[in-house]
Amino acid sequence: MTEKLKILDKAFYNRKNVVQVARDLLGKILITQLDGYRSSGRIVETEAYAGVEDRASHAFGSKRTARSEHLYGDPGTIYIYICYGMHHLFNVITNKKNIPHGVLIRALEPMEGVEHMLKRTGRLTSDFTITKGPGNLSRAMGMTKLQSGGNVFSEEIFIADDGLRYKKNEIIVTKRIGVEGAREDADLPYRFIVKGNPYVSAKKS
DNA sequence: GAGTAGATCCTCT
DNA sequence: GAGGATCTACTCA
Repeated sequence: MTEKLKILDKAFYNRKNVVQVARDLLGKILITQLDGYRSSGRIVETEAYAGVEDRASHAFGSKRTARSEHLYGDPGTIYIYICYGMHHLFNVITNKKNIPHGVLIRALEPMEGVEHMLKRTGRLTSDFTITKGPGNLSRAMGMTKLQSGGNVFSEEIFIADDGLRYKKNEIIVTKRIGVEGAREDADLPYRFIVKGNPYVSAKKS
């Protein structure tokens, strides 16, 4: 599965429209080389977080804290934080430095290194849940907050393009998940999923 | 199958 | 001291 991989450059992330970047990330390949193992997967679900104007974002209202500091980094910066005490959520920063836009990667379709994902997650067999949901995919790829503050142009973690493009009718736009507390912004159509992909996280229980 | 609670800990108030 | 960009397992129907 190692076709011609082109690593996405800074210009890809350095765009004003974080929603557009989130959409463009669908079909790209996230590769990690951590613990000496290489794992990769195709991105099939993303969410955009539009910075200071977005109630669901940690940077809403220009809030700037030690935790959200990485949100304000250069385009391509990695922002990982722990949610509910046990889940690591993986974000890529977009737009210019000091503009806290980010894209949350919510689901991957595993490609390489599935056996290492299984080992990391303590599973015996691979199924559709191994990289479904932001908490699961971070664990499967071996990403922790140790990687937060790095960038997606490094040896350890990077995102590449193998030329695959989803057509417009293969992508579904919905509102985001798990951000009910964001009030009216919870209804924004900032979530992108690949139609019919079994690794996409479930709608809502 | 749907709904609910518990796990678990870092961060901000 | 409360709560969170979640996930899983268990209950009940």
